[in-house]
Amino acid sequence: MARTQGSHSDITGPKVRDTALRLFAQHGYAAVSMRQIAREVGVQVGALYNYTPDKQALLFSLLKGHMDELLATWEAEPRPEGSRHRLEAFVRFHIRFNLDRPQAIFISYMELRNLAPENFAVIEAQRKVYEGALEAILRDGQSEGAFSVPDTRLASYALIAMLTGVNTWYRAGGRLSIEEVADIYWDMVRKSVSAD
Amino acid sequence: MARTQGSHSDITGPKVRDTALRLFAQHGYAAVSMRQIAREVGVQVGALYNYTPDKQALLFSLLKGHMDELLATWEAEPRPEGSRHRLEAFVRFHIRFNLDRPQAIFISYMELRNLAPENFAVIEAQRKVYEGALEAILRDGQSEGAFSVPDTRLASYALIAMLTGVNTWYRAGGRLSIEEVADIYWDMVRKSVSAD
DNA sequence: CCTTGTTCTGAACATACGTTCAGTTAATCT
DNA sequence: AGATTAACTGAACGTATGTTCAGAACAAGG
Repeated sequence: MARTQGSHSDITGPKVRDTALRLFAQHGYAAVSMRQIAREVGVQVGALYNYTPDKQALLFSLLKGHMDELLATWEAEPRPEGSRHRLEAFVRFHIRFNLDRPQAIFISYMELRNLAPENFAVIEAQRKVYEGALEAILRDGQSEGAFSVPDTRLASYALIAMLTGVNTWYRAGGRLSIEEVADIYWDMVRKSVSAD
Repeated sequence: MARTQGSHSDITGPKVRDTALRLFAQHGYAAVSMRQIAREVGVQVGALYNYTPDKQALLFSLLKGHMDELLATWEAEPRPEGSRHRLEAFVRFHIRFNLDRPQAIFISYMELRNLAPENFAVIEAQRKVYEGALEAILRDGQSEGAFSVPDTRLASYALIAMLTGVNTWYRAGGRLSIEEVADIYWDMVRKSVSAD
C-alpha cells in the first residue's frame, strides 16, 4: 500500500469535514453544494467522493461524530454526590460543551430534518439518551426532596432549551466569560427547580 | 376591473401562502422548490408568480406577516399592574401564541439565515422589539425589588429560549393542555427570577 | 526503475432549479 | 354580444445540482 506517508488524505479528509461543518452551519445543508465545499477545500468536486459516499452521508457523519463525542464526554465527567451537585455539573458541562463547538451544535439542531429517516432515528436516539440523563437527575432530586419539580419530563425539556439557547447569543470575546455565563444560568436553573 | 367576485385569486393566493408555510416548515426553505409548492397548490409553477415576485419574497412575506401579527397581538394584550403579573402575562401569551401557530414559529427561527440581508434586518429588528418587551418587564421588576435577576439581558434570553422550546415537544392532543403547560412553565419562570 | 495503489482532475451524465412569457381560458363589465 | 382583463397553462431559458468515471499525477515498495 503506497502513499501512507505524505499522503494528502490525512489533510484533505479532515479539511472536507471541517469545511462541510462550517458551510452547513452557515448556510444550511440544502443550500450548500458539493462544488462549493470542494472549492473551499481546494479540490475538484469529484475528489470529495473519496471521503464520503454521498452528501447525505457527510451530514450524518458530522452529526453522528458530534453526538458520539457529546455522550462520551458526558459519561467521562466526574459524577458528584447529591442531586443538586449533579444538576450543577450538568448545567456547567452543557454550557461549556456547547459553547466550545457552536457549529456542530447548530447543525445538530437545525439539520435534523435533512437526515434520511434511518439516519434521523440514530441521532434522535442518542439525543434522548443525553436528555434522559438530565431527567434522571431531576427525578432523583425530586424523590429525595431536594427539588420541587411537578413534571420532571417537562422540566428537563425546559431546562435543555434554556441552556442550549446560550449558543444563539453568546459570542467569544463578549462582556462575559463562559464561566460567568454558566454562573448566571446555574443560578436561574437552581432556583427554578427549588421549592419556594 | 373585472373578476373581483368569484375570482380564483382569493382562493389561490392564501393557498400558496399556506402551502409554502407548511412545506418550508417541513423541509426547509432551500429544500422546497417552486414546482413542489405549485404541485401541492394544484397549479402550474408559472402561476405562483402572480402571487409573489420571487421565492425569496415569499419567505420574507411569511416571516414579516408573522412578526407583524406577533407584535400587534402582544400590544393588544391587557397590561396588568405589577411586574410579577406582567411577567406571568408574557409567559402565558408567549406559550399560547407559539403553540397556536407552530409552523410560523418554526420557520421564523430556522429560516432567518435564508433571508436576504436587507430582509433579515427587518425581521431581526422586530424580534428585538418583542424580546425587549420581556427584558423591560424584568428590568422594572428588578428595580422594584420584585425580582432577583443579576443580568436582565441574559435572563430575557434564557427565558425566551425556554418558552420557545415548548414548540419542539408539544403536540396537540397530548397528555397536557396548553393551559397546564403554561402553568408549569410559569411556575419555573416565577421561581427562576425570584430571590431565594 | 518499474510496478502498485492512492489521490486527484476534467469532463460528462441526467435531472432539477428559479424565472419568464406568449398564448389560452373564462369571469365580469359595458 | 363584445370588450376587457385577471388567472392560468405549457413550454422554454440558462444555470446549477449530485454523482460517476476514465485517465493523469505521483509517492512509495520491491
